[in-house]
This record gives sequence, C-alpha cells and structure tokens, in this order.
Amino acid sequence: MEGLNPLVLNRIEKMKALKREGVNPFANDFQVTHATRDILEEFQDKTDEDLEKIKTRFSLAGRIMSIRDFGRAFFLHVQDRTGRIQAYIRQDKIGKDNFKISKMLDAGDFIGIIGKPFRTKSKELTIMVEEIRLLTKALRPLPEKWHGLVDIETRYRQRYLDLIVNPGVKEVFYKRTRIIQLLRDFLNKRDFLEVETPMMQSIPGGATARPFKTYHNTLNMDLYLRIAPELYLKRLVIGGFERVYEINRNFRNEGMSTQHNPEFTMLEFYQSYATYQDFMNLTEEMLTCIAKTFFDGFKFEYQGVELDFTPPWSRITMKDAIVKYGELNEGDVEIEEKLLEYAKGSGLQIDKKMGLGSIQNQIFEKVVEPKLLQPTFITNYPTDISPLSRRNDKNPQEVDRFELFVCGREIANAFSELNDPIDQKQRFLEEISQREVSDDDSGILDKDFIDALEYGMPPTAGEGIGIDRLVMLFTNVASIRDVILFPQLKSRR
RNA sequence: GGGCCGUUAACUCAGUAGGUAGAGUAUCUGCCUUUUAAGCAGAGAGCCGCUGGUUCAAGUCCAGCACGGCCCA
Repeated sequence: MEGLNPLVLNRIEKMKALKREGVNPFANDFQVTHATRDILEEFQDKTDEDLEKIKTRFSLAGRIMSIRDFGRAFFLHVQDRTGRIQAYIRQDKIGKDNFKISKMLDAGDFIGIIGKPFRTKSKELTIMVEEIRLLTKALRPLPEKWHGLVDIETRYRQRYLDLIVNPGVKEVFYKRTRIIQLLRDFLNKRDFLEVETPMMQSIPGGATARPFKTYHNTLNMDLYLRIAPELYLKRLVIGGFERVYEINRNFRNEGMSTQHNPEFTMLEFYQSYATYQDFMNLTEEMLTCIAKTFFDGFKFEYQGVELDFTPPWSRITMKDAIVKYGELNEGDVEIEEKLLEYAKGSGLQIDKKMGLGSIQNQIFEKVVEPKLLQPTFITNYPTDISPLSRRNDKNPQEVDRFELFVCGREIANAFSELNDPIDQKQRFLEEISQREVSDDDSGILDKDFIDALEYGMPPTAGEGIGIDRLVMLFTNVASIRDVILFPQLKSRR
C-alpha cells in the first residue's frame, strides 16, 4: 500500500538504477576518519591560504539534509551526530561517470565523502569532494526543510524524524544524559554505590499508586511493575551497603498529563548515618552543580519565571507554609473544623475519612504548591501521610521529612527513614486499612520487608528525585513528553 | 471523566457565503560549475481523519467515533 506513494516509488526506481550501475545502495565498507565538528572546529578560523596548504584528506559520513543543484556541480549539506557541513561536488573533480551516479542522490540518503575543506565565496567552510559514495538509500523523503516537522503527534510517534530535522530536540536529550551523568558523578564521588533492584515485584510498595499488573507463566504468579524501588534499596542498606542509589524506571498506572508519563525515571539514594537535614544541604549542592554546569551561575529562566538557585534555599514547615500562603490564622492549621471550612472555601472536596494530616496536605497541594516558585524545602510533614518516614523526636505527629518545590512542582522527596520495625508494621497496617477495596495486591503487607527491618537498619536518610521533571526544569521544557524519547501515546490501530 | 481547539498533497499551511481543491517546500522535466530558503521555465501529485445525517450539491453545516493538543477534575 505504501508503494502507491509516487515519492517512494521514485526513490525505489533510483535505487534500482543505481544497482544497475553497480552501486550497492546499502554499502557497508566506508571508512570514516572525521566528524563534521572536528573539521569545523579545526578550520573554521583558518585563512584561505592556510586551507590551500592542507595536504590530508578527510573522510566523513552522514545524512544529506539538502541539495542545491547547478547542472555540472551541486552543493549539499551533510549531517552527522556532531553537526552539519556543506560539501561541493563538481563533475570535473569526480569524473563524468561518478558524477552521473551522484546526481541520483536525494536528501535523506546517507553518503560518505572524501575531500578537503575550502571556503566558498559566501565564506562557508565546505568540503571540496574528491570521492563520494552512497551508503544508504532513503526510500522516504524527509519532512520539509525550513519548517521542519511541526505536527506534535508525528514528532512523538516518529521521534526519529523529529531528531533528524529538529536540532533543538537532540539538544534536549543530550542535556538529559548530561544531567544524569552529573548526578552519577556527584554520588559516586561521595562513595555511593549504584545498584539495580527489581522492576517486577510481587508486592508493589514504597509509594501510593496504582501499579501495572503482569503475570509470570512458569512461576504461575502475578507480578507488578514497580511503583518505587524504595523497599528494595532499604533492604540493601540493611545488608550493609550504607550508601546506595538507583536511577531507573518506575511505572504508575494513573493519569497522564504534561507532568505525568506512565513510566518515568527516578533517582533514589540512601545514606546511612545521615538525616533529612543533611540531605537538604546535599540536594542544594547537587542541583546547583547542575545549574552551574548549564548556566554558569545560579540563575536561569524556566517558562518565563526567573529562578534563583543561590543557596541556601528557603526552608519552611508545611504548617507555616499553609499559614503564610493560605492566609490562615496561625492556630487554625491544627483545628480540623477550621481547615475543613477553609478547604470548602477553596473548592476542595474533602473525604470525611481523612485525618488532620491529609486535610493539611490537600490544602497545601492546592493553595501553597503553585506559589512555591523559587526552590523551597517544605519540612515537618504530617505522620499520617508519610508511612515510611521517621517520626520527629519532639512531635510524633510529624515526621523528619522534606519535599523540594521549584516552579510549583515537587522535585525531590526525602526523609530520615523509619527504622523501627514495630512502628513500620503498624503504619503499614493503618495504611492498608484506610485503602479502598481494590482488586490488586497493592494493599498487601510486605512482611519480608518488616522481617528485614527487624534485623536492624542503621539510621538512614533517603531521597527520591524525579529525573524527567528535573530535566524539564534545566531544559526549559513545558511537557514531560519533550524529555522522554518515546512518550506513551494511544495506539493508532 | 468534562470543556475548548486541531486533523486538507510527503512536509508546512490556505480554503471566502455550502457550488467538483490551492500555495510554498519536496518530487519530476529542461537550463545553469561558489550556492545556501540558490535561480528561471514547465509538469505531476489529494480517501479534505473515519462513519453517518441534512442538502440538488458538503473540505465547509449537524451527529457520533478515532487520534492529538491545552485546560479542568
């Protein structure tokens, strides 16, 4: 059915014609010596006299992005992983027969060229081609050369096209990788050990979210894609890996938006003998290190908001934040009736079963979060919404926990870990009893984890950072789909 | 789940008041050996997202569906 497209048919005809001329349209014997960037960097600033003295020949390969034909000569731009360079092909340089073949090239084809750089009248550094080879014939045409590929759906479904023609897209994904490298370097330097823990778990734990369910035939058992690695990483801390981290995928079977993809990448790290207070400092260091790398300073813009990452970042308790940003009377944050009244006034629907902590959290999310533009640590979370966090020594209704917000979004979540197995078991049971009846096993107590805690987990702090959102922040991108190479979409059928 | 918007040539987009579909790029044919959004002359190219309805007549109006985007829950 695709064969009906005349553009494709035309290229297939060219391919056949090339074969008749003895050209392999999928050749695999071309040696590359240089990338376009090598040549541009080395010769960009050289004088024409210097260029004429060049004796060596440069061999490079890439995809033809455009062709400008002049009859017995033509220009093209060739693109490789490092950039683009212009090439000039003349009949009198490569010979009549070769020239005839090279005129059958199309934008989109991969070629190898050998030649040396010169500068054209319009001062563009260009390769004077002495030898040109077709390496791969492209049977479909590229999207348009000036507007690029605009259609968002096609950009996501055929990301390869997006990457070929929209240079900014590659940039985002280069940066994404760079950010992850920086995080790894940062943790490795501090003696953290990178590990991998199960993605397929028989009891999905470590967060509250609906899991994806799957089935193992041989073991004859249900399995769940993990919603968090937390409980396994803690087992490793118990096992003596005092500093561990994992950067990997989590899966949550929930709504999708510009902030949510069903699979997303999370950094979780744990450090024994540290506290959530230590981690606030660590987080400042970690993220300013990225900011400095990309913006050589602490200030940068995200979607029109001028951000200032100069430490120290403000630290405020959840209750104080509600009072401050929600304009509540100080005493009212502790009084359930006052809060319910306030919540109603803000258009929040509060479930009657909710405890004080949940109500505070709901109000916080609705009223305070959107106002936290500059990096802000929120501390002293209510215990009843923090089932894995250590209780505060002075006030057991609160836990030793913080979340970091930037531009109204949660960037990090950290706490001193609960290592009292009896308290942990109790809190799991409470959490399970509060949960709606569900058809999955997400409400099952992970007894093995409790057993592990009973062997003793040293005092430890742990933190999770959503990588996708972090990358969005540093690449100034509004949708999570623009920092994930293949975001989830409905199938077209 | 709800609201609004979009879907027309390979790509980017027009399409009046309902009257049998248009441009640029790309492609093809000529001319052209320093162009770069190369240029000049000519040609071909369409399931107007899908299904139904209204109408003498639907890309256009109506309904449903699909996919996508943004906002809300």
